[in-house]
Amino acid sequence: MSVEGIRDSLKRRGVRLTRQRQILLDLIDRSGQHLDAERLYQLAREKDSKINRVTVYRTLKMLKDTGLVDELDLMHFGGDQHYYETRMKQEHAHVICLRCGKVEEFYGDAFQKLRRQIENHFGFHVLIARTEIGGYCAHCQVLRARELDQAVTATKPLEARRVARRKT
Amino acid sequence: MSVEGIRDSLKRRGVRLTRQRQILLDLIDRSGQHLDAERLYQLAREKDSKINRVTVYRTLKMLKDTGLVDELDLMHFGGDQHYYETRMKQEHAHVICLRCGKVEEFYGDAFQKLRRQIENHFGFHVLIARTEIGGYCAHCQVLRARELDQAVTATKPLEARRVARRKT
DNA sequence: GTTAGTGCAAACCTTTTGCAGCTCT
DNA sequence: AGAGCTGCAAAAGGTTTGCACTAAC
Repeated sequence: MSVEGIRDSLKRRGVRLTRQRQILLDLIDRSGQHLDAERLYQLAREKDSKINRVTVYRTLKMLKDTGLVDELDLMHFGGDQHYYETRMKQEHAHVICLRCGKVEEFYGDAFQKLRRQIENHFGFHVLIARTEIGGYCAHCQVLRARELDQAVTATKPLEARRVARRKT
Repeated sequence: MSVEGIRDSLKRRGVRLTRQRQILLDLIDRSGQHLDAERLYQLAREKDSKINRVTVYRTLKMLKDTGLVDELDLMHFGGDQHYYETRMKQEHAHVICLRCGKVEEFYGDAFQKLRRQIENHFGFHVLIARTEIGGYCAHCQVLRARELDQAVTATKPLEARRVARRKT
């Protein structure tokens, strides 16, 4: 959803569009990244040095509770904070590299299907769905293999090392 | 994975099976529920009143890092703690009712497929996948409709009330 | 002019860390 | 015997709350 969409939605509900909220909405929407509360706070301070961290938390909570943004964990790669993104029409998975932290988004028809299956199977009414996938990106697979190899080389006795090398 | 499987796996790695860890492993495996650290700590204390909360956290971290248990958020329904379950061969989604907190597990072929798609699409190596779904269970949909209706009846002026009733 | 929203300080909850002492193998 | 674990205390990290003041509508 665009900032304008969110703004409209909030106005309709009689939620006040304060200066602080405008700043935060712009940041969430523009960045295109997945920001956490602290990062958002730092960015917001550049535009309004008086803004308070608590206001950031309160705004995020409000946006989440009104269903305008989605909250992500990103496999807790960066710690236990939450990340936020404006709610998309299309569901997608977040694919995160557990070595470099890069996040990719994956869209597919699997999500709609899964939703339908669950609604049918349990008579459940789905409101939010979150799929997060952790592993190694193409780039880091190579680097990691190298790291592991070095670790082995550094630790193992000479005979084992010679055997291990044969593969290369 | 069964407790025995976990025990074997730990032994093979030279990890010590202390009294405390035995207790915790049994609890995680037996309960069949999704326990968080605090709950696990409380249950463990019934078997060993001297066990420390920190030991629970350390054990969970170890089991998670060695890939023997999975960590869940369950949509943060109960707060920001994590929940744990022994790692299953089969992937599944956790479906949680945002009103009563009941958790269902949903198995399907969609997960394997998604995994393959992501591996092919990004050249990504998937290690962990987590799908969490929030909404209302069949039972709570009814209760919630009732609640909303009552809220409207209590708030709206008489004329609006009369109009709203017509649907019933 | 009201009432929702903000800032500040302080609390809260979950999890981690440092260190001395205990225990499993 | 000695590395690996535990318990205790304390700190860290992320988020929420109470309250008096401010500003959006």
